Amino acid sequence: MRSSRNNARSPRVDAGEAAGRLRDHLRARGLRMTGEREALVRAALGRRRHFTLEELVEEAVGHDARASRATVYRGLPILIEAGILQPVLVSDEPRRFELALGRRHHDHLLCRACGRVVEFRSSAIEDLQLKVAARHGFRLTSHVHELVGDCAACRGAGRKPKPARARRRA
Amino acid sequence: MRSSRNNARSPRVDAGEAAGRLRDHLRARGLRMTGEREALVRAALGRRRHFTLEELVEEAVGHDARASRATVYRGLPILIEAGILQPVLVSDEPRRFELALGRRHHDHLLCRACGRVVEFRSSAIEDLQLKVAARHGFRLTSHVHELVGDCAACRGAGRKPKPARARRRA
DNA sequence: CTTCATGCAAAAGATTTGCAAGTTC
DNA sequence: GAACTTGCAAATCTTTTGCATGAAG
Repeated sequence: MRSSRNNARSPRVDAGEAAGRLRDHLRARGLRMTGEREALVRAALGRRRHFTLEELVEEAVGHDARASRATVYRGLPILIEAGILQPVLVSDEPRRFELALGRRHHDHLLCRACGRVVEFRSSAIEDLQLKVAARHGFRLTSHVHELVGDCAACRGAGRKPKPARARRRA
Repeated sequence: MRSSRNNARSPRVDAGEAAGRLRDHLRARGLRMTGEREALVRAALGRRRHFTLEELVEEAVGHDARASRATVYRGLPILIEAGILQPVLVSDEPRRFELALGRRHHDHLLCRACGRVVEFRSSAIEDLQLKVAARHGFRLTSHVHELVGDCAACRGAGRKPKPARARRRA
């Protein structure tokens, strides 16, 4: 686990490490490592920050490897379970993912007006989450936590939040 | 089908109060109160706990009033902005909503195995959220917070979490 | 009357799946 | 070889829209 304060950059996880992790995960479940799945891992590593499944498809296709949309759809849950990727909730936007491998856990702050996403960490909140779960008899395995508001820049510029259309994300 | 399952406490917000609130909200924006929108409010009040948009459609259609699916889709964002309903994030399930009017704010705990949803409140977490937002220059307007894990009953019964299919919700 | 709302059905998107054919173990 | 994968296209689901018609203010 890397503890650099300078994140949001590149996680510096090489494809070999990630692929190995996937391989282990697959083997443990009687599944097979394929060129497409490795391509998917490379595509994910080739991306910075958050990306949509569609972007992963393009990346996987355009790069050294290829993987059809269907394969990406089918492989994403696997990469997530393997701990290589993790979903990022970005309210009312197309679903996004980000690299999980080699990164410290964090949650997100989202600006309603400009859509800017800021990562944050709060061990105090993490601790409280565990307590809340325990209080209700739950063993916590994951959580979704996104703070939504207006960033300083947008407030200063008087920018209004985009009118939340019907219902995409919560 | 009239739902009268009497579980837990009920918010006890009468239709008149909710409708009034919607009316004010609409007026302030130059929009109009209609029978369909009132029907939507009644349908929402007729539901307990969480419900999907689809259930709201059925409820609105079957009751004393009617509102087409399109109208429900168009009206939901309005009810949310008016503070009558609020989205409930339930990971990997069809999107849900719940009554917001007359209820204290709360977030949810979700059991991966049985899907049980438990509400929780933590002013300590709420305070920390504000601090985190402030630290990043954000003015917080809302948040999404869901804790996912395994409840005591499921752990005891050795029930396994449902295999998270591809990607529905984060 | 003027503007906004509604229903319907068509349009868009986003995923999921059935299958035949190709691979991995 | 058996079982698992993949690509493609068709099938699903969910949500959004264009329009003509019907109300609200």
